Amino acid sequence: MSTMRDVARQAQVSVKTVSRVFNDDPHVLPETRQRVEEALAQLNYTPNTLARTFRDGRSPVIGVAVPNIADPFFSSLAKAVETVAAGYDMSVLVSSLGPDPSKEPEVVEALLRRQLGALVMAPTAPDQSYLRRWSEKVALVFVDRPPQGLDADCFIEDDFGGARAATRHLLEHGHDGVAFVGNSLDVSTTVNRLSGYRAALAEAGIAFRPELVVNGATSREGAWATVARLVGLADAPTAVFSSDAQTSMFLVPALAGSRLSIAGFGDFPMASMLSPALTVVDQDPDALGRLAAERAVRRLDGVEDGAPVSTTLPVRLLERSSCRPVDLEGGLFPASRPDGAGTLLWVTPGA
Amino acid sequence: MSTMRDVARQAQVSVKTVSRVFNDDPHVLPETRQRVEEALAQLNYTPNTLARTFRDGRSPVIGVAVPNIADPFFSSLAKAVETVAAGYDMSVLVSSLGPDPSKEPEVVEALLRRQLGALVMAPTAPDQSYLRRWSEKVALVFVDRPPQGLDADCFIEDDFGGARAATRHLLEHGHDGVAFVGNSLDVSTTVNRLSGYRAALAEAGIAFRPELVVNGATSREGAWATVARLVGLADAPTAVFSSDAQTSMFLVPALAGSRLSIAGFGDFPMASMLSPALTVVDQDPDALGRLAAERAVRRLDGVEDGAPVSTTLPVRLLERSSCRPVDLEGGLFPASRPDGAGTLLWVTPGA
DNA sequence: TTGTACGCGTTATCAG
DNA sequence: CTGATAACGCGTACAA
Repeated sequence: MSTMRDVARQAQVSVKTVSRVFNDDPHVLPETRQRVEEALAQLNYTPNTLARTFRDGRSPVIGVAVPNIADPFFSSLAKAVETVAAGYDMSVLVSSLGPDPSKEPEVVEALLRRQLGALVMAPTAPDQSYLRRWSEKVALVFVDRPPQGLDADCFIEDDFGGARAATRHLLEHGHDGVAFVGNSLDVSTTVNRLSGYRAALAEAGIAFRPELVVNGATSREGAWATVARLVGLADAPTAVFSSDAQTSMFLVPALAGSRLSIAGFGDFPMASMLSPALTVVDQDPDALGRLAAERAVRRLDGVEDGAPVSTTLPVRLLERSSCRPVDLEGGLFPASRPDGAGTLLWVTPGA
Repeated sequence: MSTMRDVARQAQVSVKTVSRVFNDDPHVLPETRQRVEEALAQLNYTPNTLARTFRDGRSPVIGVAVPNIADPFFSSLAKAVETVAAGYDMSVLVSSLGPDPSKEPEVVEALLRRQLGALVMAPTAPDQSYLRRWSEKVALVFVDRPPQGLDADCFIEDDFGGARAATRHLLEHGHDGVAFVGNSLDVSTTVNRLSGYRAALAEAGIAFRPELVVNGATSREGAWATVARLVGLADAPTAVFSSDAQTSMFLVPALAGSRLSIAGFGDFPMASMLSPALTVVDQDPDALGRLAAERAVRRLDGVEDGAPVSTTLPVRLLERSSCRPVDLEGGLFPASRPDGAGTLLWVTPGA
């Protein structure tokens, strides 16, 4: 592949002139321009993005670091980032952080060493202070979970409110034993959702029972074990609040056949087509990704340069049909909407 | 952030020596090494990957270009590529090609200009000859769909066999009117699956009816319209073969309430939890991504340098419960396996 | 209008 | 064992 030097030689001009022609600099004589353009075409010149990038020290790339790119939530988020990036001629470098929080720093720093322009990340580790030394050079924007030990832009969702609304919804159906099933209390979103769950219980005057909080339904087996444990309890719960979409997906099969009602945080593909259709707190990964990417680009361009801002996005409670009255005998679940969308029951106030 | 020059100054040595120490070159006196290492630590030296990359003209990056990164099939594939890449200290640049095939070249070339080491792509355009000029510099590996107008490594799946097996499965349940619903006949996978469908019909001695082939159920509305059209037909079909997972996902809601049986090409999350649980031709996006990435790396390293090879991966027909006998009156569908996996009915021979 | 010189950070070459 | 120098491709600053 030819470089500007090759073109320059062919056109009998200096490299700089080639550069000018290629970048539409007006200060070139039409006839010189013509000669250069011919050479450009003949040699099939293709710019080496790497060289430009190296020169100005920063790569037109937005990094996306998420727990798992195969998770529908994060792949939607990544796609949104990608769409925004494309609008600025930027590319997206993705990295899955994996299940082990201790791996986060090395994975992220490997990304950062590539001189990214910006990094959009959903952290898995309990501390991000190791990113301080990078924060001058890169636009850091957090999504889904706020950073710890670091002050940076951040877009999260109303975990507390959504969990409270969903739990309240279950309680309103007469369930007074509602279990909380989540992934890990090391994740701040789970902690906040647990708080929302507890708030709803407190508001309904129902005592919090620690034995109804279970973490680790992060696999098919884990989900079966969890359900078995819950239904085996002396005073077994009649409903479950699932704290995240992954957990819901594992829980659904395990719950089949049981008479437990369920509401979950996080929608996922086909949730509306299950039997029963899952009532969920709907997040908006697309908005999350879009907003984060836009903020990142604005920081990059220097359009925005104030103190970091933390923004909480609203969530919505979508009623479908997985929450049945506790005293219902037959199969008379409320019908799901035919379009699969669910009925809007509640939205984070102020949205 | 400090560079090698800073470290060199601090340690009173030349940059080259710093480079040697940093890269574990044995030809350094222990005492010099010590000095340099201290300086390295003190100044918190972090290599600029971009510079190295620029220097050797090729970036330790694998590009992944797929129709849509938010599609579960492709996000799994991307994750597999990422996992392999990580093992070689490489990163992954993802790009969604989008629904418009004519955009493919510009998107892909923007990626290529970044001097990628390799590109794993699932093409959307009908012709890839524009990639010829890149094929010397980059390891090009195609997945899911073979390249046209270009000879390159390629990993696809047994579209013909899978579609034939699924269609035959429907026919064996007594359905003689089986519709084919797909996305677009511009996509080679769809073409091959249509061939498989027709082969199954032919083998069963059933006439092919063009009006039973519908393309464009690529949205909720499209799916409803498609189903409406099919059931409104004079000699309406009693079963549907869905040619891809996206189509299946849209089709499922539209089919609810109808009495049509369905089998689909491509598994997807929760397909086993639907009612009825979907019988599908199971692909393996993970294997596809892993194999493609590994081939790419081997080409890069020059470990492998023969002519391009096209490999077809086997697929499996997983019976769940969405194919009912045509003459069945009640709701007596065969039960789905409790673990949601489905019963293995058929595998591409020679796997 | 055009060209020359220089630098970005790193590594290879080759001399000392 | 160590260091000076060149080179990668491009763009900026400054001259001519």
